[in-house]
Amino acid sequence: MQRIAALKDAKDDVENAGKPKEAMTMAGIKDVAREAGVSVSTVSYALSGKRSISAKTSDKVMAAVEKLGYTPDASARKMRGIRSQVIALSAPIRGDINQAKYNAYFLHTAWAARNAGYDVLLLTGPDAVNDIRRVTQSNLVDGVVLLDVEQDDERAASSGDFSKPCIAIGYPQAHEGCACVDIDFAEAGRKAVDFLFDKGHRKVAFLRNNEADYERRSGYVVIFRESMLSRAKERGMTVVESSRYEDDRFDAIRFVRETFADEDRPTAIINQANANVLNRVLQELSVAGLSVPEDVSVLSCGTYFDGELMSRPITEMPVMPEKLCLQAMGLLVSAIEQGVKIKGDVELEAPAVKLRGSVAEISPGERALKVASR
Amino acid sequence: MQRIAALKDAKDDVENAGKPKEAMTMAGIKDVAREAGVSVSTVSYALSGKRSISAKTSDKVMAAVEKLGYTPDASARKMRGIRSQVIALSAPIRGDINQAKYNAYFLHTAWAARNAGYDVLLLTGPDAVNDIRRVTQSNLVDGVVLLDVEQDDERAASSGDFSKPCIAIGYPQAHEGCACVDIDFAEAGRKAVDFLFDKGHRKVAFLRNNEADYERRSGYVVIFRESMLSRAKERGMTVVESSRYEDDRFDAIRFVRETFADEDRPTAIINQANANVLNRVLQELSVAGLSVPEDVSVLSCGTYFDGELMSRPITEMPVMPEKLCLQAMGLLVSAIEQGVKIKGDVELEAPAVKLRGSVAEISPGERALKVASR
DNA sequence: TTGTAGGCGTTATCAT
DNA sequence: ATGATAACGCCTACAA
Repeated sequence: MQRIAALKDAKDDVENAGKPKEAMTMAGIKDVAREAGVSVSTVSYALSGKRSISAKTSDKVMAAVEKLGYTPDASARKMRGIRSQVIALSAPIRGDINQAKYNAYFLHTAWAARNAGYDVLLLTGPDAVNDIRRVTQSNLVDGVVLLDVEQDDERAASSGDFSKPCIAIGYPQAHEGCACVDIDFAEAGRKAVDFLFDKGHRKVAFLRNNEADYERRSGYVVIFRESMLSRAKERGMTVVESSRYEDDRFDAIRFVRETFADEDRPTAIINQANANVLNRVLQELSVAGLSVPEDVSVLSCGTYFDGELMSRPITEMPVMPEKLCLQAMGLLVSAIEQGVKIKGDVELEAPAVKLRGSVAEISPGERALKVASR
Repeated sequence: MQRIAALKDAKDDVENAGKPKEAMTMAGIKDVAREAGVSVSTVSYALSGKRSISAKTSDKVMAAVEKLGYTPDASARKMRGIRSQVIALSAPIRGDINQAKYNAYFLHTAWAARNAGYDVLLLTGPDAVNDIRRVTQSNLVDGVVLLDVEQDDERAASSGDFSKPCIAIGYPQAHEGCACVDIDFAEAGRKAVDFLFDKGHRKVAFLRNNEADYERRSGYVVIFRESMLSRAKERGMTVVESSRYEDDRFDAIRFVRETFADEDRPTAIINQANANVLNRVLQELSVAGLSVPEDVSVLSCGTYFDGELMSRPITEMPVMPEKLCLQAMGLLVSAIEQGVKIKGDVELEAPAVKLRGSVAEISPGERALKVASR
């Protein structure tokens, strides 16, 4: 007993001698080796399992690791060419940060990354391209995810000379340097029309998004609209478009009054606006004595109402943050870990419909009835 | 001309010889030194400016840096004991992520960090304590910020043995291991009462937050409520409390009907609920023919309506993400860079009132009139 | 099964 | 003013 105590004291002395004054610097692999009475390589191998270690030795090592609270130094590992297990998430802060939609991408990326064993380094500065360059060049991160991608995205355009793999969640025009993952919004436009047409709707109102989004990231909002309009023309469906507006300053009262006044009113709404605007329209419809879906069907596209408080459930062809983020991380990880070339890849996800009962069928009979009742 | 071309070719050959097959690995300081025809230490000093370098040499170095696109390797720098310029931001994902309030803390921290020269490593996993341990022990980050802090916060309780400085935005019970920055909600409670009392209000309704918040992070929501109630008693102000509710399932119609029915109704509301709930109450007040602030004053406390769409502007004693985050980062940076000891520090910020016209004065005369009219 | 030694890219120290 | 070199902590090829 005494000998052990003495031995222990001696060891402490050695330690103190090694690092005399400094306030106990972090334990390194050497300290563990000394504590366990083995060599550093034994410690390394015991931890990595890359070669067999006797149970006895292994136990000693683990005990020492535990005792000293040893964690390998991240920098030193990287110097050995080992990945940093960190990805950069570029999300330049623009005006409208409070949308649930945006937030969801954020969190789902973080979640998917963590599940793949990566931490997330957040880049929110205004000079996104430079920030990305800095963290990729310095090997701080293993890869890059671009969020809130515009049609004409500077980051995507520069991604060719980032020194790490890069993936955009979105579909920018210039994307030779990165992979892209997005929903197929052209298909979504067609599908929206077909969905309503096949349920008997022949005249629909289109509730526009706010103008800023059309100007900025046409890719997503504009593509849907154009594809939808062109399909409607093809199938002979009439589309009445809402007027333009900035921010949330949409005149829902006027919209409902003007659009749903006469007997020949639309039987459905295709919505591209956010939760606030749509909620106000729903409220006005109710005031006007029109109920959903009996009098007016509502189909919302490119929105994300899971996180929003809607005045009633709305059938939706939503954006799919969880799906896209997961897919993006999958691709990125394959590029990082297996060196798969993903530059220029584009994966467009088929749009899905979440039925929430706000779209009703109009049978030919009913339609005839309506026409007759005029 | 030909000689220059030849020389260039020769150099290329040398480069190719140096790194024969590998797909052009990232340029290091050695490559720059070779390219510039100087030693590595010269390159290092030319870049850091820590000793004087002749203009000629400096130019050569800069040219080489430019040509090769050299950026120092972050890991190698850290090995030399240099800070990583990254802080960890711990924000465990709970249910109610979509509140503007929450989001604001997030982004303001990122912004403040960037302004201080730090990147932000996001930790959103369920096992926050372990994640923090991992990134601090491995020297991946220089410091830690805790967000969404509960009264009984596990992370704050464990912060004593994190190997890096840590600061909580919030005021947990156990905080010996970290610094805390928060609003003085006890003071806020008193101030809310005084503010209304001094404007003549003698009977107010208190609109509770959802129950989950009371249970979870009492620190913030409960302290305000208790302090407010006790001050009201002191000054002889009557407080009518709303009933409890989960999530957003608050019955605004009933609340307004029951609370504002008779002539002796409250002249003001102190609100602690979120934007949705308050909006519904405002709507019902309007339906009941009561206008704000003429008939009912509204003061909201501990909310953050800057990012929310309110049906009318509401005078607020808001949480102050921008202020708290800035302050927190200031403290954290001083701990990181000057080694200032911040463990156990608590900085409580005085609450501020944002006047938005939803609180009106009731003159003694008016009050007399009201009483008389009964 | 275990130990030794070299090297990753940078910077500080010492030498020129 | 500049160059050579050791050291940082870790990993692994090689030797024993």
